[in-house]
Amino acid sequence: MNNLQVADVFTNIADLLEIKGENIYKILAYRKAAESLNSLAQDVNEVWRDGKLKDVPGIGKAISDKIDELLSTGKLGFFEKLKQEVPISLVELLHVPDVGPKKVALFWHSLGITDVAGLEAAAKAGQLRTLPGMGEKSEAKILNGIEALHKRSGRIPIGRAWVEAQALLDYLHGVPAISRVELAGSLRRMRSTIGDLDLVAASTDPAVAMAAFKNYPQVIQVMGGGEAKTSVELYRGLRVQLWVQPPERFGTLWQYATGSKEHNVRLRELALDKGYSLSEQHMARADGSELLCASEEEVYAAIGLPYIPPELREDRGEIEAARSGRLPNLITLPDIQAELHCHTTWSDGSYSIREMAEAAMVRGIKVLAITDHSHGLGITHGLSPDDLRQQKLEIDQVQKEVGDRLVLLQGAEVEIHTDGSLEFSDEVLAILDVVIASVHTGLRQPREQVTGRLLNAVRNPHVDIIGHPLGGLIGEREPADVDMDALMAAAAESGTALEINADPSRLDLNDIYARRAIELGIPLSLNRDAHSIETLGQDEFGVATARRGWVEPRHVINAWPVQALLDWLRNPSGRLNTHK
DNA sequence: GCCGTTTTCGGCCCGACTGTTTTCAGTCG
Repeated sequence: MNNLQVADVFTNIADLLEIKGENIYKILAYRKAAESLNSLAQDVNEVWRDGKLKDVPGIGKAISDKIDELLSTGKLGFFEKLKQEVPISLVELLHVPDVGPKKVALFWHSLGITDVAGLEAAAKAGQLRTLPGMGEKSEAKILNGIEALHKRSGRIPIGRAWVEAQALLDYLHGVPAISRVELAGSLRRMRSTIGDLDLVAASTDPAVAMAAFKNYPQVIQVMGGGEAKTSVELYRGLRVQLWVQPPERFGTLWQYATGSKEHNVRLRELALDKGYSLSEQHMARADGSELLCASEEEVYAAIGLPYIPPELREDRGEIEAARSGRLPNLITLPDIQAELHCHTTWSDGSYSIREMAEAAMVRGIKVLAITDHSHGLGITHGLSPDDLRQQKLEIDQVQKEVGDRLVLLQGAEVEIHTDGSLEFSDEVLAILDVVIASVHTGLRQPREQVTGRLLNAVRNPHVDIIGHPLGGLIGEREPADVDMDALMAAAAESGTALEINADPSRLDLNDIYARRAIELGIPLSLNRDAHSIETLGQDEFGVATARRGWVEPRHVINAWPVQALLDWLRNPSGRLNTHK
């Protein structure tokens, strides 16, 4: 079982216990453990073998014993017994909006409902309205929720959410009653996928602000709304929430709506220690007096903490780091001065080398590596060794034209074949300035096989960077089943860089693995993998992913001074301990 | 069930909104 599968067992346990009516703090403990496993970069099997399970936050004696049983026998008696008591199919009912554990238990006990189809039938038959605490409106709401559940395809990739959010922000910027409006929620924290959009606004006239929000042309349904909070559904099924407070309370509001929930819970605990009750409105003292915060900085300062960047707010150690003055010096977009992975018309790109070079200079890029595909990848009309020699002439010509305004490098994105061999021989690789080795096919191979291919590439001294190491496409294609502990150990040994591919449909490595990589001293390379001049240098989502992984400029070769980067590329043997 | 620069036992965040309620429970974030 992998980390996510073990985490799912505990999430299921928490759901079943909640339907059963167990103590809420026990349930929260299971959820916390599941969350910890989801964000654990190391393979849980390895942590288990090392006897370090209890070092994982939220895992104590009882849960550690359960993981032990799960991993040694593949089953968990406690879970099996629980499923005998509470049907596991009830868990899917929790996904229906406005249906929580209490209602699931009610439907189950009084009507024998155990799945969504049963709930839908009962609602259509008018049976739900007869239950205590239920009425016609609740029944209609549940039918509506089931429909939404069927329609919604879960979380959407950050790239799409970003576009939707910007359009809505533009609209709200034009509302006179709103003096300020900002992104919040998981989009502001820059998670790779987004469930709902969350926005916050400052206004002294919340009723007017909310009315304008509901009048946004894309709104197809108003889910609910007061003067502090309103939620709507846009026409593609995306749900958006807007919170409003007066400007002098904007800081507490923005902090609250940005989350994460786990981060906020920790923050409120710390606030209590300082004698404050923290909410979206204010920090309240015991005597009833209020401290108002117009900015987030004031919120953190009142708790005695430095400002914590949104990307870190996941309760993954940022509170402790802030308390001890050890927050990372996170990488920013302007730090990225080199693009080491892009494509031109020599393979599947849309623009010539000259056009890409010009676009790079416009964007302030100082080093550009042309890395077209090797010919092994049939669909992209990749380059043969002969093509590479021809391409080199063109690169030299363009370099001559641009002079010292831009350093052009010749590289290649070399295919790692399904048998683990590289498309080009070592002799060919040796003439290239930059070698990115990537897997594009055979992503569904068994773990050992696909890992072995990547290890081969990492151990080849000519390979500088492993491109999009896991090969997943967010929301479309699952990543390959790579043994990341083994890959990272090998990369740490050879000093080979792992890529954070900044294409918003990839974001691979993800935040969790990026953080693990820097802990192990592995250099990272952050690249847009641009196929056009429009996307060249658009690294913001990749930078955000890196920031979520606690990455600093010193960890990313693209952020190093030009000469340091060129030295690193030319000298593979001197790559150990590159985090200067 | 987890956790501890006040604690190894007794805590474990806070409020808005809705619908069903004459004062509150459930859900959500």
